[in-house]
Amino acid sequence: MAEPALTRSVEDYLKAIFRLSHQGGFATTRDIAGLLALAAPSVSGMVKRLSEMGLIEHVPYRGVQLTSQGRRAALKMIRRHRVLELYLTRHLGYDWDNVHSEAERLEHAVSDDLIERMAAALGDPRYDPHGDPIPTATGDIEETELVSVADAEVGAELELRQVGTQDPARLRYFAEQGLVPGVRVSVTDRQPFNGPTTVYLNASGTARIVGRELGQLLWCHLAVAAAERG
Amino acid sequence: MAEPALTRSVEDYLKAIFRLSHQGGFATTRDIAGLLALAAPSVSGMVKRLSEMGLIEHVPYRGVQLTSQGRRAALKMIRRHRVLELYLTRHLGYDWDNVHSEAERLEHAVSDDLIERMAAALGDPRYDPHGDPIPTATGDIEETELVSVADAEVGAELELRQVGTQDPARLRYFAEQGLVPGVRVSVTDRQPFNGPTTVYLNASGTARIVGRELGQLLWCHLAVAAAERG
DNA sequence: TGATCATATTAGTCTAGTCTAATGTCGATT
DNA sequence: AATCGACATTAGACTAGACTAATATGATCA
Repeated sequence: MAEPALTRSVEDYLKAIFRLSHQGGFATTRDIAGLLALAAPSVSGMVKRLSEMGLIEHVPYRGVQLTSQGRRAALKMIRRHRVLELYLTRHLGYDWDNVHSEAERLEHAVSDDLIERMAAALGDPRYDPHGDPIPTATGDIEETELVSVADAEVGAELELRQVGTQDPARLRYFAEQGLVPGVRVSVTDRQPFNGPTTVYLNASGTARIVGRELGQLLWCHLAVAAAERG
Repeated sequence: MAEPALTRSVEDYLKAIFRLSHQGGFATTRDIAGLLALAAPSVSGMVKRLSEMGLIEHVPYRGVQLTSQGRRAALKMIRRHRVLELYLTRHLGYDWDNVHSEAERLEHAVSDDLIERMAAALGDPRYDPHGDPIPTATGDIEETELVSVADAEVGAELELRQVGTQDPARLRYFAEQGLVPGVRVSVTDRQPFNGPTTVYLNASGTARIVGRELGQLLWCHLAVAAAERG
């Protein structure tokens, strides 16, 4: 039961795969590569290693899924990240929009002990500064309900989790627009009378205008509701 | 002035070389290898890279010295380490004998910004929990002239400043004995032929007998020399 | 002076992780 | 059913950093 120490790279891959595998689906090589900003063959290579380690299941040319061991490791990283973000904002004066990169580096270096001390100092919190649920130390995470881009409040921060169509033309279009699972967007505007929604892609710093029909296909996790923002 | 990002390994080598080259001497391949628990040829290889990077000067078969750039980088790591140790003990309930390994990992992952926030939260401290001076953000470090308990004159008044080991067993023992940084002691006796030293703890009014090996780890600031006493 | 021995260095191998270029696979379109 | 294009994989090279085995250096002592 002694979990072997994972490298930083491995931890990052597991987190990415977790984010990309919306309920029972496969995370593809291409999407993992996109999320981690790596070349596709690098991902193929790592996928081989991860599946030999028993952290993922790989179906060639289809994609990968986390095993229970991989999922446990991914949730542990997510707990670390979110506890760190909350600690840094509450105790060290970070803002919710600049904690991410600090936590991203620290999550690979902290011990379980330190994370539990931080969590205790925070009163065993359930949500991070972005409103995302914090997995428990035992690896349980609150299931969050999804909202479509077409219905999300203006001002909300969303993380795209699931695309509700199999139509290749639409899927291709979403991919071209950078609207792929894992991406974080802010809802900046919506035209009245069921009009289009404008979202801002946090990573690329660009905006997209999404009509109602397509917006209803983009199911997102609500990271921060409009009302909660400072 | 944009310092390139250094790898964890490089940072560890620089710290080790700093520790081994007090007062202008050379740090040898063997000693670096010993301190970092690496094989000597690994050190030879890294020495070559470090000197190409301009971080050290290498005199073949003699050893290495830090350049000013290398020294600056080393002091930055030492500042990080000591601020982290102090923060973890003051704010997260760590003991002075178990912070070391946590700080050792974190020091490579924290940003300058985070360290300065921690330092500010601590009131810009000058000493870490072991009594070691913390370099300033600009890279200055207090030069202290220290004497070990094993070598101090009988009759001297000392203030314990640094404990020259990271070994948890020894650190714990010292803590049990009340021999922790900041404590003031008087040297009341020493047995001949490198025998043990007897010190009197001014605060608790008790005596301790310290063998030569451990006494050489207890570095003290000389408060009052024997000759100066009334 | 020269032999000996500790230490340093070179030579060569290994692993993890990255990359580019070349090749396979598979589903969609004709 | 054939083809085309997107995606995945393999092949092969590179880097940092470690290792072991072999060799070089230089200090010490007879």
